[in-house]
Amino acid sequence: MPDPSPGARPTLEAVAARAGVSRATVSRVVNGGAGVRRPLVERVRRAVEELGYIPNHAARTLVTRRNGAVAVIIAEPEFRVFSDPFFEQQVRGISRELTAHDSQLVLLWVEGAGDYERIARYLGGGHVDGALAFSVHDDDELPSIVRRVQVPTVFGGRPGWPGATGELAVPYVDADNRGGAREAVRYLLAQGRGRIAHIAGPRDQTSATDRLAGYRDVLLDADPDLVAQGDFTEESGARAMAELLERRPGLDAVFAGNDLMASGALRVLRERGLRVPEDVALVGFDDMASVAEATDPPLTTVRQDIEGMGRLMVRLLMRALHQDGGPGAPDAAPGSVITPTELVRRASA
Amino acid sequence: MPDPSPGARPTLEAVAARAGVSRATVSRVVNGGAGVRRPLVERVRRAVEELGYIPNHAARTLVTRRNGAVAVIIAEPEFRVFSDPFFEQQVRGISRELTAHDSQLVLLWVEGAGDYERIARYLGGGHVDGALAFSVHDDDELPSIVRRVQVPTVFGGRPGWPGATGELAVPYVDADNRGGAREAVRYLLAQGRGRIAHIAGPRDQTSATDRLAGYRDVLLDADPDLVAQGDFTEESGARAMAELLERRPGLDAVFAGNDLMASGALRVLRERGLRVPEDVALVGFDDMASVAEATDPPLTTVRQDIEGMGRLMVRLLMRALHQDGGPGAPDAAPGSVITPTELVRRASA
DNA sequence: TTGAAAGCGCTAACAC
DNA sequence: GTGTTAGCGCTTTCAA
Repeated sequence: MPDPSPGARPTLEAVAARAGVSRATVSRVVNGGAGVRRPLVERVRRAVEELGYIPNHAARTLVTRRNGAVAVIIAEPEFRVFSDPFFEQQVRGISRELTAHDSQLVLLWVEGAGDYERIARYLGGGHVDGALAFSVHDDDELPSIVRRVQVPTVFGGRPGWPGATGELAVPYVDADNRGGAREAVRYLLAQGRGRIAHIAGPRDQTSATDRLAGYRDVLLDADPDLVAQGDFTEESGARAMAELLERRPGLDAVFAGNDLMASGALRVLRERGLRVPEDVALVGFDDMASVAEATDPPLTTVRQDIEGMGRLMVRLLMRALHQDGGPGAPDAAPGSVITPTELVRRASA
Repeated sequence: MPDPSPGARPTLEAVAARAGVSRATVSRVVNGGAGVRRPLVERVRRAVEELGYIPNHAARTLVTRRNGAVAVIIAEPEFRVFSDPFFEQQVRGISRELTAHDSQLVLLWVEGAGDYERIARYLGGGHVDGALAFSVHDDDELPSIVRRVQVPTVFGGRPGWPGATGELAVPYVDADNRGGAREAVRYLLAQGRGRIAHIAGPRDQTSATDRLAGYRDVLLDADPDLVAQGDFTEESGARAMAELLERRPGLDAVFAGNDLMASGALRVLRERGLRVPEDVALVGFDDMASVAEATDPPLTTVRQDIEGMGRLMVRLLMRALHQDGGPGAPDAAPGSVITPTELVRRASA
């Protein structure tokens, strides 16, 4: 039998013909070779090799209903996407873990409100086995979309939208923001600091509000004037610090909502001639190497394992996918997980 | 007829039943509705709506052999990926243009040498209609992979591997690095500068070697000691500048291979008390806003339309895909394109 | 203009 | 163990 029209890719059929076996046998070999006798396996392998056979993805997906691909959804206005080191680390973790599970990362980039329809079609069309999304702002429409198209999804960060703990509950991975904040404040207390201020992040991001809550957990009757509002940028940290100093010149410690704001605060502190940590102790959050280790003095901060959180998101999703159709509750949501934080002592407090 | 097991997604069949038409008609409507009478179209549309029907991607791909997805391949060691603003802009352009063509961006992240096998399988498996890759170093194995699995691919940046103009030629999109460099040097000449130095980028990246070539085109008998080697980082620009000053203290202009190196050079120039542009005129390349506009003085530089290059890569690929199977030569490679550059005058020269 | 029917390439029962 | 066969959900001739 002559080769089928050259240029056309060989199919299972062609391999079977060449190896002198049935399609089923080739399929078995291609999928691991369990239950096929050695010599046959080798014969088939050789045919695959010679023909340069590569399984057709669409055909396989059509019957298995699995894709070997997972979407990572990025909402552009929220993220400085590429430039945000936090995000880069998380995606790196996701990418690595996905590779370990033999799955492909499909990046979906949402650029505007109109893109959500496209995303919904894509997710619903069965291109991917599941999705990974990030919960940034409270009014995101992603949760309702993934619910509508019924694609298993794990969120990064604790969702803050209304009903996130009830009807619209979704599995997520988040750091122990509240616990980490408590540890930071307690540490400052233990250093003998009595007037501890806080620079809070955006009010509509749970990572920020949880840290504020942790601060308040420890300082039950904290002076409201010791809390200033920032937005996670360096600039906002500087502004907040100036405000704080104006309102409470006697403060002796600052717990900033993240390292970037801590770095801005540090700048202002030094401009005013205040020594860190002698006059004012300073603690950040994140332990972003490019920031926390670069300041002078380097920051004492609360570390979270960002890459690990990315990997965890994937594991959670995979668990949900694999149990699917299994004996347990078929649509049991994968539980959320909170990863521990760790106080890293450097020179600023 | 009762709904089929709830939870199962509706198929074309279900929509057809509901609308009281054949599958073929539903298919036509879903794909634009050409050749179907109005009332029927509406009836089908309604059924689609009511059932929440979303076409199954795998089934469709199996017959059409088209995917609506394009891979963007990123080789990790080469790129500082996420942190590189150049890259971010290019991917943004790609993403936008892909959306306009109703195609999905699938990001393939190559982390190590072992990943190439996985990439080859993915590309060959028909997950995507084509690929976009970046030509960074001369010894990349990507070109041979895309050739082996026969997936239409457009490169970003002129490939420099051996045979890139012959056997292994691939379509690419690149800026007119050589022409831009010539313009920069001529401009410096026109300003009355007589001893113009160059800080070159990595020897194994064509963007760097092309710029060096442009410099030499204009300064045919340039003093070899007026060329210093850098690697596109700011730090290397500073080092190269120091070297240059050591060797040729009398230089009166510098054309740096990119803005980052120009910025490093500027720092050294100022440390040595040299005024820019009075004592030494300085020109960069790229017009990276975050760099060129932030220096003091702001950089005169050669601008390239990075986002536009990304969009162009997509258009080239789409052209190749659409002509495929058409009347013309079936596997005519899409031609490469060189995009123009433009000298942007600021204060440094 | 609409419908019937034949696959696309593969996996998974089910026979042998 | 290995082969036979019936689809997976869709598009696309080809008839009507």
